Amino acid sequence: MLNLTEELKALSLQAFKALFDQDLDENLIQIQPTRKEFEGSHTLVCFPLSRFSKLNPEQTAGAVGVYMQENSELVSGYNVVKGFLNIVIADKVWLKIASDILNTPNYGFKVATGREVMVEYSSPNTNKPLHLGHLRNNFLGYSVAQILKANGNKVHKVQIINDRGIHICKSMVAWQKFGEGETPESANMKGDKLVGKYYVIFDQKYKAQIAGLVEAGKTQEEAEKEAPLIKEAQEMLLKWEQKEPETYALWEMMNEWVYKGFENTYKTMGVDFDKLYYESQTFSLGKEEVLRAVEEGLAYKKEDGSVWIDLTEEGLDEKLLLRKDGTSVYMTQDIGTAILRYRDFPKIEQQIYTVGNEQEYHFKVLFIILAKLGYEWAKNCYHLSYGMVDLPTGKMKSREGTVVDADDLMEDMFATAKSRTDELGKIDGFNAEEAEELYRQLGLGALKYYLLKVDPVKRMMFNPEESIDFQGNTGPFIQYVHARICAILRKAEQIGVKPSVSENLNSLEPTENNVLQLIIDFPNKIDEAANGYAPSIIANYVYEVAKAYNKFYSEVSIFNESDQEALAFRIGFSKIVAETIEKSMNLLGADVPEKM
RNA sequence: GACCCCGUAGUUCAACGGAUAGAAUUGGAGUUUCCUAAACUUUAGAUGCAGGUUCGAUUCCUGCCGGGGUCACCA
Repeated sequence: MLNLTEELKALSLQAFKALFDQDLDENLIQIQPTRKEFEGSHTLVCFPLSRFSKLNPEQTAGAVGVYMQENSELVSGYNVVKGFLNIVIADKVWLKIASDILNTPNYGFKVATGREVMVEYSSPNTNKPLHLGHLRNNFLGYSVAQILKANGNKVHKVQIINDRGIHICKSMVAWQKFGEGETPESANMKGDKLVGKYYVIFDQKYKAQIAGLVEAGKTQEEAEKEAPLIKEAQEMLLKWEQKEPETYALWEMMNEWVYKGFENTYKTMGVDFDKLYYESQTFSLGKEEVLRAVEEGLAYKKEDGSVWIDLTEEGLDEKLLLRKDGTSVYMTQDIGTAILRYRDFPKIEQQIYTVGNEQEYHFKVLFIILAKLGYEWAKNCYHLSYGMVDLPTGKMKSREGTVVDADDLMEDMFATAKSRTDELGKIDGFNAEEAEELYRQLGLGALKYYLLKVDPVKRMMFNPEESIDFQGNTGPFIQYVHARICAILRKAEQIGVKPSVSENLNSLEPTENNVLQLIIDFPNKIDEAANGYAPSIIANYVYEVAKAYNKFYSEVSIFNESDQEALAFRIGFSKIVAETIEKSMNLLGADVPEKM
């Protein structure tokens, strides 16, 4: 397919050769979109070129403009504003491109390049239900995976489940002591919520014990160490490590509850994984690697038996790799997990970790350690870091109950979608099932779009009352445009108009031209989003497309067109737009309804 | 204390070093005998401060101010 930007770059180089006898470096040629107040679609920036033309930027632009119009069939006109050469592409060229796009089913997506990557996201603790922060994480990771796939990568979606450690034992102890045999069934609760409940109970009772001990004269520190509950949890961890059958069975049962609950939530969220890793299966490998590192002199053992690695040469600190009792820490298991993944998928060229920005230091250290351990691939590991989601009430803290629960939030979104839809009363023909599906698509679309349109590095504010809207720059706005186009396509089919692009058309509407300019940029946007791991680029792009089409829709009446070729073009053109919107929204993990 | 990230309309977000800093929302004024008004048109409103580099700085560099984070034998 014709790549206008590349063609115009080549044409610019050609012009400089012909007019000024200069062989320019291609990197000097800047083609950018024309500002909408000027005529034209592509703009050549001439300021950096004037020293080669020996003319001022304005004269340079004029000379190149004349050359382009005379020597290329692509260019039908130009205008010069200061040092900017605004180029007008011939309508015939636009029509040819539109025709090509209409006939390219996978338009925008690259063919498989053979490159293989792994994307990790979610990776929750098993004793806390998923919350708003996890939603940003999951939507981001899933969307990046989709975008990388569209850009020609083979993608493996994975997560690491934190299924062992003292925190799990806390929930287990609390359940044993205070649970009275409660199960998700008997309590009529999701399993993850039930386990989360006991984690909170543990925390409350533990705090009470500490307070009691402090009252009895202990220091805070002593009290924290000596409280009976924490001792029980520590004993439980030891029993677990020795695989004491009763403890292990309890652990398995409660984990199973959590997994069932999570699975349910992931399903609602519309994300999935190709393979799950469990910390309980990777920490031993991490330990082995650390011991190997000690043997090879990369790490060292202190007198108390703890193992450390010295990263002062890299400008970092010394880092603990194994506790003095030989048990593994967070870093140990991440070392093991990374290595295991490359054993499972030897062909992956990159591992992408979707984890909050508070762990930047951790991943920096992890990648250095892996490199020191001799793993070549470590240099390609990437921490996809993102900022926290803030609430108007302040920070999210699970212990203080200021989290927004993922399940609850999604249910709220669906309810909002329902009431909004009922108000508008446009879905008379829908049965109950179809209506539910629509609410799901709209609610999730709003939520995903809201969380993804922001640049990941930024902290973002989430106001449950005000933030999620269905009007303006939102998911439902974009979904609405798609639904309207679908209505047009249905009507076209009824009256027997086939979408097609004839190059004999006389002219394009300006609003059509604006939309087409955006559509031809779709592959570049995917590339840009993939290179920057940035779904926000796709989100902002699809919004532009939807907005531009809305303008066309309000200005041009499609079915009043008497010329059959022009009518068929508008149908075809609309079809392209609908497809681009659908693909873009799918890259964000959102669906688009055909009616709403 | 050291290091990292972020400061743009009242609010929530945009802007490969490029033109008069875009949207949405809020407020004001309009549009429906015509394809879905969850839409469209119009109006009002912003780059934390001070330097520097550049033809050109929201963007790059330095300092300051403000917000957040990290530097655990927690994960």
